[in-house]
Amino acid sequence: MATMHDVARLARVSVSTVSYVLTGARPISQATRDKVLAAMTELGYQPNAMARGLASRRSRIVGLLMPMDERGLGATETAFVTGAAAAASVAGYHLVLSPVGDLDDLRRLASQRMLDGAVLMEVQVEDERVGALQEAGVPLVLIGRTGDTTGLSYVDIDFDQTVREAVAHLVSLGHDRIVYVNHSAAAIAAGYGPAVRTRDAFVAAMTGHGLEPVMITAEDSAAGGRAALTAALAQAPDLTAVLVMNENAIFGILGELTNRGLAVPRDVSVVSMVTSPQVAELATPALTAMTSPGSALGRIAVEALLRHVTGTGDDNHQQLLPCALEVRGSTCPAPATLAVSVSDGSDPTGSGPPGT
Amino acid sequence: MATMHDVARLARVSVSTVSYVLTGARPISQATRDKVLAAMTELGYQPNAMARGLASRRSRIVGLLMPMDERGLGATETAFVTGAAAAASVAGYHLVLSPVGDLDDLRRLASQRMLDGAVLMEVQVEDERVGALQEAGVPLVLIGRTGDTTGLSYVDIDFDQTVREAVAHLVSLGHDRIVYVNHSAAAIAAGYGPAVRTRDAFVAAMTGHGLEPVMITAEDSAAGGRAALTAALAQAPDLTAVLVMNENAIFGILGELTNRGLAVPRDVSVVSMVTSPQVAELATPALTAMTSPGSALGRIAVEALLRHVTGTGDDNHQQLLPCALEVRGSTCPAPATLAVSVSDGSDPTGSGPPGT
DNA sequence: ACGGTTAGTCGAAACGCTTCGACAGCCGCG
DNA sequence: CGCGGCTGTCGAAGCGTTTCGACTAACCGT
Repeated sequence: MATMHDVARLARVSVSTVSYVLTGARPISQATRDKVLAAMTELGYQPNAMARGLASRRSRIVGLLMPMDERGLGATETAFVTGAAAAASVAGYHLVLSPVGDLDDLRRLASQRMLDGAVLMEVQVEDERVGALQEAGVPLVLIGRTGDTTGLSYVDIDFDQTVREAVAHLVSLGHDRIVYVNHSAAAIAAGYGPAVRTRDAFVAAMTGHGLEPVMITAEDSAAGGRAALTAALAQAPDLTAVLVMNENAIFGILGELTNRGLAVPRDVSVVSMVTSPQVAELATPALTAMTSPGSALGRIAVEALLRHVTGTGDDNHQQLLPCALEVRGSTCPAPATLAVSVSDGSDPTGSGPPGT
Repeated sequence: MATMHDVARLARVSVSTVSYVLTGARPISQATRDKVLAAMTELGYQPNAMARGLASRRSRIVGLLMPMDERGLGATETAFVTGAAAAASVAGYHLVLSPVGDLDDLRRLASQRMLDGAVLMEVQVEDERVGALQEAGVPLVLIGRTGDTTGLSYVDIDFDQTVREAVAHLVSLGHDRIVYVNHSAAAIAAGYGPAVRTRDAFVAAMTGHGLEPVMITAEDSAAGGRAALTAALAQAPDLTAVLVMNENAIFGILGELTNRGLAVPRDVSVVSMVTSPQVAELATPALTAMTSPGSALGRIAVEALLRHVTGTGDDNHQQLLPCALEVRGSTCPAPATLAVSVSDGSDPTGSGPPGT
């Protein structure tokens, strides 16, 4: 392993000059710079990260704390990660992912000055990790929000806007009995941000359209989805559309619809919220969904963090990103109500009163 | 931040003594050790990882290279990760996860001496990462196997044993027309280990039972699964059981079965291979599956790696772990063939022509 | 012609730890 | 009694960078 010393000797300059070429901390003449760079490539020089970190008190490593429960990472979360990693890489930083549960491990990394900063994913309303890292003096950016966000930097999905757009899409298709399937009641009670915020946004959006908001909670599982659909049909037998915010329950919902002989989208339209295209395409028909900003979230979070770490710019970045509506096969105009007689049997979608 | 110096001063010993207490590299009397430890806790001392790494030429960090394609991490892969992280933590090492695609990033980490070793997941038969890391002189353990494993350490699933057991389960239920749905033809052609090994194992197992092996390839998607089932029925219209090795295709297969009015498990039994319980439970009915050894794989890989890194033990660890059969709702005795008249109408599975 | 900048370079002092060689004291052995 | 070999401790020399102060030479406006 070649060291800076070797490079300096070969280029006939001092060690500090080599360092300045690398860091740009002081001006270096073009001639010298070229000599040094040539020497570096000739020796295949790679700076030693440890030495650099020791001297500069900067590890050039930022941590990404992931949830990693037994369920694994969905495509949506994965997009955060890849976005974040790309952003870090561009800035010459490393992104290390720390599976959570390892709060201790993380605290160790942090208090040993191994981490210049951290991005937290899947933040809870009361999140012990936030406090732990702040204590350790580690700059922090959240993906998601805690209850009290004062003094905290975060990037999050704009649930309000997302729900509003999803509802508007269904309403514009003529749906007026729309049921919202949220996360579990327990999650809402615990104050899980996405669940609470979408609930409120749904109520607001529906009443804004003069419609009655019906929300059902569902456990995060296929069984939960089936139960939720059953409950939904009990509560609103004439529903024509379902809005779902639960990637784990959605397949149960679709299955139960089929079981009951209800076709998607002919009889019931389905919109999945905060969903990655990959998941949306898994279903038959492919799901109309609010596509999460995925990698952009990760990227923005890391960029904000690095600005924070390097002292460049605001250390209080708070930003919301909307999801984009992507219409696929699971939504169509609302079926004609029973009162309307169907006159045109050749309607290709099998829906809507006359014409197309 | 307290340093070793501070600890040494407070304990009235030399810096090196403090270091020896920490590393155990030399004997220290109990009295001195106690003094030092007391001083450490009093100051809340935490060793500086960078300095330690620089001096000892050991970062105490091992990397776990994950696939992280757009599809995300399944529960199965997640188990590897958590197992690996736990094992590293126990040994006082940090595990950093590096999303792949970032081969460069990894190479940088490695050649900057930031990594003491690495575990590679989802190894391909020809894997450029193996060469890159070996060049950088980074100790390596694979999860999976390359084509030529000489001189390489790895841990992998025992596909042979797994397939044999799955087939045996179906045969014991009376199935004799069993179709195996593998990964895509492209994956097999590329020599993707699990696909190739299971194919060979399937052929061996079936012929061992005196049955004809029928294998179908499927793209890794729901659509691929549907297509595969169609192909399977074309090739073996009388099939009574399907063995699937493709977590992405299995939902398509199940959907297509339902489409065709074939009930699981009454008409067709389904066994999913190398599947985590979480995924198996997603389906209706829950899938009988060969449960992957999950976290054990990760743990064993890291333990082998650390032995390698610290010079303790064999630097050539090669081990195979079997999957465990877990019977759930997707398998049952084979339906009676048409030629055989059913004499007992009380068949509890509800299968067979008369009754029910 | 002169102080004041600025660009470009150097040497040396950190950074916080590990590890090597040295040494003092003590043991048991012949 | 003298010697080799332990045990326990110390001081100092690194580990490979960054960064600070200092210095030279050129260049500016006056």
